[in-house]
Amino acid sequence: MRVIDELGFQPNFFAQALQSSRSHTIALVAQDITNPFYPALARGVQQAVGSADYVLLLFDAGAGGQLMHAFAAEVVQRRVDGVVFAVGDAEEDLQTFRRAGIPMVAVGSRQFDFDLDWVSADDERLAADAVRHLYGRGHRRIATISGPPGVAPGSTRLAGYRHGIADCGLTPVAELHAIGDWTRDGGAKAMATLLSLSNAPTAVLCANDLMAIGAIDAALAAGRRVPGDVAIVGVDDIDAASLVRPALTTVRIPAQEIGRMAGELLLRRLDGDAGPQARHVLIQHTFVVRDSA
Amino acid sequence: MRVIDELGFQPNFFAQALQSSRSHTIALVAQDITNPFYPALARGVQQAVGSADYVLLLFDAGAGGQLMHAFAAEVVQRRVDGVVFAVGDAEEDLQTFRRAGIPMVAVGSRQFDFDLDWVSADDERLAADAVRHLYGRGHRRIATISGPPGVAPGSTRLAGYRHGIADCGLTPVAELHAIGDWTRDGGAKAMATLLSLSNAPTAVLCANDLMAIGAIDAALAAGRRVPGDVAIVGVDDIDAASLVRPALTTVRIPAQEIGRMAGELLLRRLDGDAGPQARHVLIQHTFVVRDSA
DNA sequence: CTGAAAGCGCTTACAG
DNA sequence: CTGAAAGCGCTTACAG
Repeated sequence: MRVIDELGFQPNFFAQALQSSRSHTIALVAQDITNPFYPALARGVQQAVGSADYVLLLFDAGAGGQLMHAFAAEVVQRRVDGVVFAVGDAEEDLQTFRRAGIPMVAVGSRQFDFDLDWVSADDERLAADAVRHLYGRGHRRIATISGPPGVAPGSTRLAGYRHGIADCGLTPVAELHAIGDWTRDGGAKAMATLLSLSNAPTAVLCANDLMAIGAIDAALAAGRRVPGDVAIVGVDDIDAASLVRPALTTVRIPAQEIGRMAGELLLRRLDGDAGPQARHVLIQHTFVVRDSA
Repeated sequence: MRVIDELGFQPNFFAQALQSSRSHTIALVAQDITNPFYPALARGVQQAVGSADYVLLLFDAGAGGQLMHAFAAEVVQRRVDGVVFAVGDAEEDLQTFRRAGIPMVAVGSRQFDFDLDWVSADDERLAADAVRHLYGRGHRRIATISGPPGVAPGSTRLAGYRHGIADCGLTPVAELHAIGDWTRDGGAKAMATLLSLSNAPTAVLCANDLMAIGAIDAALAAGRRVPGDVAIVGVDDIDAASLVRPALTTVRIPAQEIGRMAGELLLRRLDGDAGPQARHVLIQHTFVVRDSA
């Protein structure tokens, strides 16, 4: 032991990995690392798996092109111990991991033809909660600006909006649903449509913060006060939400917690005490009341 | 070959690594992955080293506590092929890598007692450029809100501001230098001081965007128009810069390019065609003209 | 309880 | 040019 200390001996990591077929390495495959959701997710995963001495191999699929396929092959080839998969539209690559028998946990609500652990925000409930908040503030004409039809998590949030409307005893009005494209401009355009209605809404739930910021732009440009004439709520709580004027009221998606939970589920699979059944965990959001609603 | 295909044989990664003592893995040690600079940096590094089949092991030092020391040990123990080190105040850990003989490249301007490849924004020049831009727009009383004294990169930007003032043939005025703390609030307070001068500045260069946004707050709160009464320039080009009103004119720090260059320098070291001397690379910024100046 | 051997799956150098 | 052997540095199972 003294000699180990004196010579600074360290066991050869590769030899250990070869012998045990374990590298204490987790691949984190992220949709787009420049979207602030993913760094927060990464931190959460690192916190969870780091305590058990696992380290993260980062794959940023957003860097472009057909990287995702190459990544899937690389992940398999490197024989990582597990994968946290946070790419929305790559079911095919999920199958690659599955065939290779690599333990994995998916992030984001999705449907599979096979059972798989996954962790997600409670997209349906958070939208319903936002509607109830607006109702509680006295609003009765509550509109929504959704994402493109049929794509998660926008579709799930739209369903939640509808549940919220029903829960509050309001009658659904088709024209109070405008469609955006997740961008600031798209939100502004959708808002312009809503404001041009003969009976314009007094509150708007936007499916993300960027569209909500665009909606504020459009409302102010149309001479409406926010929240005096129209209240506006977003979803995400990006940095800019607290920087725009009026500061955006929004639903915070706890990316770091989602990451932590994904890491914990994966650890349990790796330790073998997970059970054969997949687990689906919904992480609760928090409502952040600022000035826009 | 046919059999390889049929059985889906893949060489064992650990055995290859053991044999060659090469794992085609680069450690990226980042100060704080939730600061948007670092994800962009990570993408750049991935782009550079990915083309040579290297993969990134991510260490997010910002996750808290005394993680940095544990990370340094982990990086050494895992025998990564190289390190991109993007933590500002951890010279001690740099020494750890150096002693272990791991090739590395540092990000951010710094001083060492030993030679080391590093890549950084040209902090001095970008501040001087901003001053010249303001001078070109007719401003003659140009103030600056700096970071805390003596800390990079704030000190470097302050030096650049002073050079810019001299280059334009203006006389330096001590009271036109206010000190902030990199936050929005700190920027607002510093701005309030500047505006209370008997001879207030007509333009202010803030050492980062957050302080610039705070400066806009303070200017508007004091009843000044931006840029009509005071022009304001930031540094960084964070997302919020284009979202605030008036949209912030700023100097964009190209984090992704810095990452790409760091990756390329590291690859050259790994390939052995780097030469014994360290190289220092300054990456050029771009000036983003929006509405605030 | 201690110590030598076998084997993890490659790659490289050497013999046939 | 092809094929068997040695060795990378561990860990595990076995013999003494």
